[in-house]
This record gives sequence, structure tokens and C-alpha cells, in this order.
Amino acid sequence: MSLMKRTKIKDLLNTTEFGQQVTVKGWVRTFRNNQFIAINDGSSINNIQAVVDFTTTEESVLKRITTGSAVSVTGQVIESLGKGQRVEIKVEQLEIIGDCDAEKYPLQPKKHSLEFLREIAHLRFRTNTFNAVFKVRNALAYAIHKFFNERGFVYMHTPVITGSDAEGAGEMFRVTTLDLDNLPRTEDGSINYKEDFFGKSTNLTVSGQLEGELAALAFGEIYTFGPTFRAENSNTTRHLAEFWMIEPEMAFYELDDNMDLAEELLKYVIRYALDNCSDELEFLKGRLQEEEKQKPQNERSELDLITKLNFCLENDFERITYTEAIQILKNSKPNQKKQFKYLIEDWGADLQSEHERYLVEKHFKKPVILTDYPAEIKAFYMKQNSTDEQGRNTVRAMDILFPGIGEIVGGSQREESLEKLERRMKEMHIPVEEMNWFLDTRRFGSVPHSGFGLGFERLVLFVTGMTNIRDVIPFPRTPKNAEF
RNA sequence: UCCUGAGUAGCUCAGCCGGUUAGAGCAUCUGACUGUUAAUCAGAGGGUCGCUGGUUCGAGCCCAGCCUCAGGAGCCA
Repeated sequence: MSLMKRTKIKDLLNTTEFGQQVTVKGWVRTFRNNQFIAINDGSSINNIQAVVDFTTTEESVLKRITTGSAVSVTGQVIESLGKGQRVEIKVEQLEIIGDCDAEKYPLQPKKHSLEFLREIAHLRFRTNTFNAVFKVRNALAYAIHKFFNERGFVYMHTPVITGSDAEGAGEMFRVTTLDLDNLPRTEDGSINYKEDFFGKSTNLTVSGQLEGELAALAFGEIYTFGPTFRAENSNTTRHLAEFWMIEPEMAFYELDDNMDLAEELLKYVIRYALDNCSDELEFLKGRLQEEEKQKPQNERSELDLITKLNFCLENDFERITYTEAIQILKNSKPNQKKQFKYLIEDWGADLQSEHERYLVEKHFKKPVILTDYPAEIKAFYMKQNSTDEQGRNTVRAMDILFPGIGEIVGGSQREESLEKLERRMKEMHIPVEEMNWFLDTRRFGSVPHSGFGLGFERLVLFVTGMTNIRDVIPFPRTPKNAEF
């Protein structure tokens, strides 16, 4: 440790105290003209320029100032003599803390493709783009806790390892300590899970909702925010095998209250990011514009990133029922001209992503909340509406669709009637016996309640303007990829 | 999992109709310059053309299988 305390570059870039002596420690981004070191310490997306006197500095030291090396510089803060930056440091003492072999270091002072950076995810934090992305991710995570805390919600930690395989939210990852090369068998030849660590078959959670409901029916309002695992073989820009999900669950909330909360939450955290990450968002806005220059005019976004986020805050989300959505889609140009791959003909069909995109990006041009889906295409726990005049059965579901992302929130009012819930579970072949603990909420003091799941990475995608979900989580886990 | 496209130097890419010695820019190294802004200028080094097999006198290029990546679809958050 040197004697002087280190100053963070973020603070230094805003300083007006010229002449003060400071020490800055960070990593070299570029070394120009044998005298200008651009140093970044992660505190800001911007670098500080440190100027070394190459006539008095040993050449062997100058040679070691390479892109990626870690340095400590001490010197006077002065108004920059050159253009392009306000402040710089006149270096009096320079120490190479950690060398970086320029021949082997993969990051160069040039534009790299996101695909390449994904292969070196352990180093991509050192780039401007990922500095900005993960600062925004951090701000959004904090804002979520702040939002719920301000409203008296209890942060509940639901289990990561679960023993129930009845959640019905997709394929699960198995958790076991059994020797896979020598599995214990029962008399009939099936695997004997009694010998496994938990004495039963266990998996990684696909949702904390069911446990969340238990807590909500005691604390009133709770939320979970944790990792979630789906073993789906999904290869898209918006799916991960390991992702983070926020799942609030509220007693005494009906569907409208649920939608109000979700809309309020999304607007709150977006506003928080705008208020606290202006440098990062400004950078990401520029990055997106650069990227879109490659695209044909009609595929570019109409609004720049920051305008888009503000637009989102200033407008109410459009709320329509599934039945209304089908009407709109049926009469839409792409449907009548048969441009949709899947044409909308009858009530009851699940909406394809081309339909969701049409509603959000072409028809309403803002976030849309779709409600009251056909019961057939939704989960067992959703509250059943009474059958309508045309004999249609719907449930009190609500999905929030965002432009460019698709479904960002999926939720519903929950079925609080024990009788109706049990009947539905039997219809959908869900083992009622195993779910007795869950059904107890309906047996003992059941109340109307609601909740939703918000995909955290999808939120980060939207706010940062990134287009691939693998670029908004530090170490993405996707089929055939669990590096680092 | 399905459809489409891609894989050539450290990175980004070009490589004609199958033809003999596979190129460029950036990066790296060497030198020059010294208030630069992804510094500039000059020179040099750098290749298992994804893997395996096949067709051919001859394959980076054609064929088959496989692997990986990207985009779209499905599943969903």
C-alpha cells in the first residue's frame, strides 16, 4: 500500500480542486504518444488521462505501460492542456502494479464484436459497454429492493432446491449426490431416490411462486428476487438456463391491483436508472445508434434509448383482454394479407411472438398488458373467470409485453377456491396429494391474492438497449455453455 | 429441438469458375515522431482455412457426417 489514499476516477472527473495531489489506481485502456495513459478504475465509464514525462521516465517502465496493465499514478490534478478532457493528472510517480503481456491480452483499443467478448466473459467487464451494462444492472437490482422496501413488502428467500416437481413451469435441472455410474435401484429396477441426499428426487427451482404464496398469506405482501433455473433447450436472444426473477405475491390484491403494482414497479426502476445512470445510458444510447447504422432504415428504432425510456414513463401501458387482442389481430393488415406465419382465425389460439410484436411495436407502440387468456393455455393456479355467454373459459392472467423484448412479466390473480383449484389440478394431471402443503393455504383462511414474475435480465435488456440476453448477465448459462 | 446463415492470422473480414507462393485493416514486435484522443509514419513477424471422411491430377472453395457460434421459431421470464 502506498501512503496516499487512492482517489476514485469518478470523483476526480468532477473535481474543481486543481493543484491537489492524488493517487489513482486502475487499468490502462490505451497509452498514446508515449505520454498519455487513459486509466479506468471501474468507478466511471470515463477514463482519466495521466500524462507522464517520457524524457525523465525510464524506458523500461514506459514499455510496461500496456493496454490492460494495472498502474498506480501519483501527481497533481491540473486543467487539461489538450482538448478532449477537462482534467488530467501530471504524473510524478508511476508504479506498474500488474504487468499485462500485450501480445497475449485479447482486448485491444478497438471495437470488438459482442460474440467475441462473450467468449472472454471473464475480461469483458473491462470494456465500456459491459461497464455500463453491469452498472445499470446493479442500479436496477437496487431499485427493485428499494421499491418494495418503501412499500413494506417482505423480501422472502424461497428455496433454490425443491422437492416438488409439480410447478409445471418447464424442464428442471436434477440435483443429486448419487453416483451416476452406479445408481441404486429398487426391486422393480427404478432409481432408488431414498438413497439420495434428501431421500427423494430433487431439482433446482423454476419459480418461487408457490412458496411465495405461502408467505404472502401471512405477511400480506412479499417478493422474491433470486436465481431461477430452466433446463429448456432454448436457443434465443431472450432465454437463459439460469436467470434472475422477481416474484411479488400479494394477499387481497385482485388482477387490477396486480397490474397497477407491476406497472408502477417497472416505471419506478426505469426512472431510477435514468436518474442514477445517466453516463452509462448516454453511452449505451450511442452504442445502440452505432449498431443500428448497420441495419436498413426500416428496422431501426424510431426512438433513441433514453427517449424510449422516458416515453415508457410518460404513458400508461395499454390494457386489453386476450379477446380484444384477437379482434385487433384478426382485422390487422398482416393477418388479412396473410403475412403472419400463423394466421389468427379463431379464439383460443396461443399468441405467437409475431402477434405480440405486432400489438406492441406496430399497433399500440407502447407496453401492452394482455389479460384474461383462455384457461386452456395457462397454468393451473390462475383464477378462473365465470364462463361467458359463448361458453368460453378464461383465467385472470396478465402478461406485460415490451417492445423488442416480448413478455417481460407474467402473472395472474390466483385461484383461492380450494374446490375449483383441486378440480383444475386434476384436469391438468397435477398430483394433488404432493401439493397438500400448497392447498393448505386454500383450506385455512384463503383470500383473494395475486402475483407476477418479472424476468430481471429481460428488464436489463430493455433498459440498456442490448439485444442479446447473454450480454446482460455476467456469465450466461445456455444450452452447451457453462463456461467460467 | 426445428429452419436459415456462418466458421480463413490475436480481432474484424476478403478470397473469382476447383489451379500451383492464401490476402487486407487493426493488434503485436522494431524504429521514427512527441499534446495525443481507437495517436501518426516506416518496416517486420504471424495461418492445423472448425473437425473427420470422400470426390479430383489438384480442395479454403465441391459432397457427406459431426462440432461450435449467430439470427429466427417453439418453450417462457
